[in-house]
Amino acid sequence: MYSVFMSTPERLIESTRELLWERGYVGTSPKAIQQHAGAGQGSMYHHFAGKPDLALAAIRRTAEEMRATADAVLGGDGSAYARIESYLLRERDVLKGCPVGRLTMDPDVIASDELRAPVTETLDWLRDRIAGIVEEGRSQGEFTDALVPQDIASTVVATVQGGYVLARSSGSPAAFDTAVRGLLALLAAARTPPARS
Amino acid sequence: MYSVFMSTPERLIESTRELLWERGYVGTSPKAIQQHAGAGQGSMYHHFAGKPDLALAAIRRTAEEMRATADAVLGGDGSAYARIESYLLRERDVLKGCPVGRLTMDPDVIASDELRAPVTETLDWLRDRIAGIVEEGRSQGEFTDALVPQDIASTVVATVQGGYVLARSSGSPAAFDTAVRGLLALLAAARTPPARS
DNA sequence: GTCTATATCCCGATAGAC
DNA sequence: GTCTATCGGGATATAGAC
Repeated sequence: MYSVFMSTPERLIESTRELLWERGYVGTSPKAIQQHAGAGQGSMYHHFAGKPDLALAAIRRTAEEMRATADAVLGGDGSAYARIESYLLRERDVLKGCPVGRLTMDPDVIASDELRAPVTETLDWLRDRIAGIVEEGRSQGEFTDALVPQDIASTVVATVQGGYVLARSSGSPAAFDTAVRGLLALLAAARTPPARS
Repeated sequence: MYSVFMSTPERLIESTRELLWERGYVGTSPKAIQQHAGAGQGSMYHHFAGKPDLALAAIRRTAEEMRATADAVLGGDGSAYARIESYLLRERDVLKGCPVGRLTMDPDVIASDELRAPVTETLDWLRDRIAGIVEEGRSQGEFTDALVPQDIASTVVATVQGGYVLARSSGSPAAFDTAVRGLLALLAAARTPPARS
């Protein structure tokens, strides 16, 4: 399943990431992880204390990767609107859902402060990052002063997370795109008339 | 757990609804349902073919209830904006998430056409219902013609679904409210200047 | 580090007595 | 309609050999 040059702990973490994404924490068993990683029972428990420990390593890595990806897009060139647009239109595995956001629906993740922490931190970071861009756009006169950066940023993040829900419900990525199109139209309407990019 | 006047099948369905809401399909076992309902093993399998059969009855009822609740709010008085605002601000058990939307993150629900159908139908119905209101607002000159009803309606539904994600991530209903506030500000900006309610 | 064996419990269901 | 018994398998480890 993985390159022979990848160490056993590494294969275990990567396997856990994929299974958490596909089936969630509750739906992922140690046995399934071992089979996916091509590792034995004893091997897994030698490197990790148990399922929660391994899941924590996997979730942390997924969270970090998501922050890096988002930061690269949001830190690009262009107006505030353009950068938010880039983020909203970036390529996504829409039907698989958000590997971080989906964990909020996992009762065992939410019940554990340790497992939930990377999720909270990542979504908070993303919202603040976008809020900063909205604030920039506002001070440049691109957006109306009426917009509250934190509120708009929350709406942007929520639309993406909810877009995944609509896509998975309908079985088509188009539902995600439709929600994003609506948000972009609303954001465009909130731009001040003079300055267009 | 329930009134003695509720029949066993009824208690089983209601218990399943609550457990599906709290723990999802994968995280809900027949045994847990039986204990919650105060019913025995044999009793459950007498009234229902198995876990999927019982879950289907529970999901259908939850979906129907959600449509009725939403329809009551969306069919109220006032401008298009006012009715969408009422929907967005209606009371919710925010930290528990959406009992319908959360099912889209359940791999076994998505894998089953029968179990997924009520979810798809409900979210589609909701989007169309809201799109009709946006269309009304547009033809009344309340909203810019630039708004595409289906797109805006998808954004509204997505913001709500994503709002649940943000709330559960942060452990506070306030995150939901923030996203809604942002959306309402954007919708307000898309209203045509002359007609205000 | 990795393997197999073992343990205890739960899962989802069936069978048949009452 | 409800109960208990039973089933084959999986969940989540621990123990100890190699």
